[in-house]
Amino acid sequence: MDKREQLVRAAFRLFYEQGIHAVGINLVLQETGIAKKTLYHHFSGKEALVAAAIRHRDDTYLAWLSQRLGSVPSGESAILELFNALDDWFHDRVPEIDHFRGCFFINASAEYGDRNSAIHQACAEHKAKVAELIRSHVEAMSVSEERVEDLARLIVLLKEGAISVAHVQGNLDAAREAGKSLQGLLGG
Amino acid sequence: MDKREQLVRAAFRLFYEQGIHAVGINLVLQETGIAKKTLYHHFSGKEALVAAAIRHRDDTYLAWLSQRLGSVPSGESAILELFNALDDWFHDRVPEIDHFRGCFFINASAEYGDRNSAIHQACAEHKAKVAELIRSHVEAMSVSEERVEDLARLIVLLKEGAISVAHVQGNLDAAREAGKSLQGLLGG
DNA sequence: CTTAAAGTAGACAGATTGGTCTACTTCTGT
DNA sequence: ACAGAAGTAGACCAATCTGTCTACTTTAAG
Repeated sequence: MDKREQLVRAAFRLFYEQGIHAVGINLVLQETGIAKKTLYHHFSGKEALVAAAIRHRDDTYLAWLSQRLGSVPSGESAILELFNALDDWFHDRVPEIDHFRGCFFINASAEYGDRNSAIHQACAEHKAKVAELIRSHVEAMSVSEERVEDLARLIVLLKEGAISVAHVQGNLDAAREAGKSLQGLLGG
Repeated sequence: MDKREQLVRAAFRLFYEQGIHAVGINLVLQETGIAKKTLYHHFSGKEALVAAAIRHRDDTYLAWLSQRLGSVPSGESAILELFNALDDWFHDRVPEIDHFRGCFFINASAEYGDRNSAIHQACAEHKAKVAELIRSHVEAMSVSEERVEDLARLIVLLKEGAISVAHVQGNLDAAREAGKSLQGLLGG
C-alpha cells in the first residue's frame, strides 16, 4: 500500500486514541515501520500530518454517515437513522470508524483551541459539512419551510450533545436517548 | 497569596488556553515566578497539578452557574437563565470564568481519552454535578413527574451541544439558539 | 537499460520535557 | 528565640521531541 496512506491511517488512529500532542512522530514511524525520511518526504512536518489525518477522518466519517442516512427514505426516517447510526458508533458496532473515543474533530479542536489555527478551521469545516447533510434531510421532512433551519439546528445540537455526553460521561446510550427525545418532540 | 493557589490558577489558565499536554511545568513556573522545588513540594507531579486545576475549575464554574440559576425563580425561568448564562460565557461577558475556549472538562477529556484515567473521571464527575443542578431546577417546573428525567436530559444535551458548536464552529450564538429552541418546545 | 523518484536505517542536532537535588533564605507558630 | 515548614535559584538528569542528514537500496516508467 501507498506509504503516505499508511502513515495517515496510523497517525489518525494514534491521534484519536491518545491525543495529538501526546503522540510523537517516532511512534507513528514505529507502528508503521516506515523510515523517518519517507515521512518528511510526504509531509512538511507534524502539523501537515495532523492536517492529513483530519482530512482522512473527514472523508471516512462523512462517507459512513451519508451512506447510513441514504440507506433509508430521506426525511424523518433519515433523521431517526442518524441517531441509530450514532448509537452504533458509541457502542463500537462500526469497525470502519474505530473504537469510540468521542469526536475526533471536537478532540482536535480542544488541542488546537485557537480558532484561527488551520487545524481548528478544518474541524469547523467538517462540522459544517455534517450540519449541511442533516439540513438536507430535514428539508425533505414535512415541516413548514421556515422551520427547517430551526429544526436542523436543534438536531445538530442534540447530536453534538449526545457525542459529548457519551464520551465525557461515558453514557453510551446518549444517542438513543436523544433520538427518543426528538421523536417525542416531532410526534407529540 | 498562597503559592499553591497561585500555581493552580496559573496552571488552569494555561491549560485552558493552550491545552494540557502543550503546556510544560516550566511555563507555569515562569508565569508565576515560583521555584520548581515549591511546585514539587505541593504536587507529586504534573498530573497532580492537572487534577488540582480541574478541581479548581469545578469549584469556580459550579459556583458561578448555581449562583446564576439561583438569581431567578427556580423552575422554567432558571432553565432559560441557564442559556442566558451560557450566552454570556460564550461572549466573554463573565470575566471570572476566563475567555471562552470551550468546556475545560470536555477539552481535558479529549486529552485524557481513557475513561479509566483519574483526570477523565474527575471531568465526568463535574458534568454529573452540573446535570444534577439542572435536574433540580427541572423538578421545580410544572411538568409531570415522570417527564422530569427526560426533560432534564434533553436540556443537558442542548447545553453540551451548544458548548461544542460554539467552540468548534465558532457559532457564539449557539446558546441563544438552543434557548429559543427549548422555549419553543416548552411554550408551543 | 537507464534514470529519477521513493524508499531504507539510523545517527545526529538542538530544544524541551518532567523531575531531582543542593545550598541557602524566609516565614510562622509556640 | 528557635524549630520546622515553606520558600528561593538554578544546575542537572535522562528521556523525548521535531526535524535534518548521509549513504545506500528498491521500484517504476520511458
